This record gives sequence, C-alpha cells and structure tokens, in this order.
Amino acid sequence: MTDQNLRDMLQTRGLKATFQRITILDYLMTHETHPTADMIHLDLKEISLATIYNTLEKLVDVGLVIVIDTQKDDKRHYDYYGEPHYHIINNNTNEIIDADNFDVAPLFEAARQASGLNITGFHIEIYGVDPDEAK
Amino acid sequence: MTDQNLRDMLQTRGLKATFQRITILDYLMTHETHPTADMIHLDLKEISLATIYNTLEKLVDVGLVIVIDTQKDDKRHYDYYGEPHYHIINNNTNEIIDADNFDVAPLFEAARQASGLNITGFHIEIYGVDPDEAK
DNA sequence: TAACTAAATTAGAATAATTCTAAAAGAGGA
DNA sequence: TCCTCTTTTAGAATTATTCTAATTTAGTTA
Ligand SMILES: [Mn+2]
Ligand SMILES: [Mn+2]
Ligand SMILES: [Zn+2]
Ligand SMILES: [Zn+2]
Repeated sequence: MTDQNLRDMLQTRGLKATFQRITILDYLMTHETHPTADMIHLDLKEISLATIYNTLEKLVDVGLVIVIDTQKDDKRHYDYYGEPHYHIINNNTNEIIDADNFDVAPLFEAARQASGLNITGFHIEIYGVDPDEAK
Repeated sequence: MTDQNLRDMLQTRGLKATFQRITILDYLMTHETHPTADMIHLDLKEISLATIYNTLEKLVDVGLVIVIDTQKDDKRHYDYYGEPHYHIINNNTNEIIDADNFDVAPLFEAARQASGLNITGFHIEIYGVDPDEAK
C-alpha cells in the first residue's frame, strides 16, 4: 500500500491526509494484532496519545476501522475493517482471529425481518476454547 | 419466576443465593432495557454499587448474563442471557433489540473450521437505521 | 508560490466508569 | 447454634478515555 493509496483512502472519505492518519491507518492495515490505543502509541511514539484517540475515532466514523471490546481487559481494541469479517476469540489465549468464511446475508435478512430496520453492518464475535485443553 | 427458582438458578451454578444476587438476577430477567450497572443501582438503591458490579461479574462468569459494549456510550450494558440471542442496534435511537430468529449452527461450524477451536458461545450485534429516516 | 483558514495536533488536566481495600455481615453446612 | 468462608459495603484508588485551549498544518485560493 503506497502513501498515495493511503491518502486516497482518507480523502475519498472526507478526511484530511495528515501524516498521523496515514501512519495510523497503515499501522492498522499491516498488523494483525487488534491493538489498543496505547499499544499503537508504544509503536508510534512520535504521535501523541490524544491524536491516536482522535484519529481512531475518525477512522471508526468513516467505517475503515471497528472497535472490539473484549471482555478480558477494559481497553478498546481497534481493527482495520476495510474487508468486513468476523472474529473468533480463543478464551484460553485471548487471541482474536479474523475469519470471513461465512455469508452474513441470511443473518442480515433475519435482522431486517425482526426489526424492520435497514441493516448497515455487523459485529460478530465467536468464543471458543482449545480442543486439547484439559477440561 | 419464584424466589426459589431464582435461588436454584444461582445455587446450581455454585453461587450463594444472597438477597442481592436474587434481586439483581430477577431485575435483569424482567427488564428488556439492557441496563448499565448504574441504571440498576438507580432502581435498586438498597444494594451498593460495589455489589452491583461484583454480582454482575459473577453472573457473567456463570453464563447467565452477558456484557454488551455499545459504541454509543462508554458504559457496559448487561443482559440476561439464559436464552441465547442476538442484538439489533438501531443507530438512530441506540435502542438494543433482542432477536433469535437465526440459527447459529452454520456460523459455529464455520468458526470451528476457521480456527480449530471448540466453539462455546457468541455475541452478535447487527446495526441498522430506520428506513424512513431522511438520508 | 504565498497567503489564508478551517481542521488537526498536542500536552496536560479533567472526567468518570470500574476496581480495589479491608472491615462488617451473612449463607450454608456441621 | 456455631463456624468459616464468602459476600457485602463505603469510600478510596485507578486508569482508560475525553476535554481544553494553544499551536500547527493541509488543502485551497489568488
Ligand atoms: Mn466500552
Ligand atoms: Mn473507563
Ligand atoms: Zn479483525
Ligand atoms: Zn438481549
């Protein structure tokens, strides 16, 4: 992903292409770690923590990023969401795994029928445990 | 739901049947509001806020209750989860609607295939907007 | 290219949801 | 009834996140 690609992603969504936004978006696109604001700040020390938070809020607003609240800590985790997908959370390791091998269309249709709303998005977390853990 | 039913629900899950736990569990079972700890405390003033939090944590631990982190406020919402279901969130009103007209078995199977884990549960939130809102 | 301006960044202070502490009370079993 | 571990509680502490207001900058215009 070139710098110009990142600028375009921001500008087509109405966001100014600042160094901080380009850097944070690139960070999220190239890390599978579902980091917290503080984890990003540790890696990108040249960007203030306030800007990390401000930028993440903007990226969430335009739909490029989502927030995942795991139950295991009380911090928000951020996730590049250019490709919608769901999450599998390993309750042994607290690892968050990305997956997209499921068609959400039937679920959207069920939700539309249940609520009458126009469905705009989803957050799905599936919890599991290692099959070989002693129970 | 009788007092004895509630006591049994707690005791079969290894929790002592205290007045506070019975009262809070009953509260969650009889309210559709997906309240925060503070909202519960406003209605149950005779129970300390610390106990509201302690009790909710226990009820979550044993699976009777889940936490829903909406993105709209930074408070945790609690939900009786004796009957697993999914949530539809109206982004116009921030209302949380319960629904269960969807079979999660195929999604569980997809998650098992993607991760190799034994799937133990799910949290699903579907977001939507009123169809008649001016866009 | 230079000037302009609304938007973005920043350090540090403030907020508030949640957790912690340690002393008192209670549940359930013996 | 007694015992003991668990639970409850008020209030203090923590800390993730938000706010403030001064400075800088991106993108536009001339
Ligand atoms: Mn939250
Ligand atoms: Mn907090
Ligand atoms: Zn992800
Ligand atoms: Zn619910």
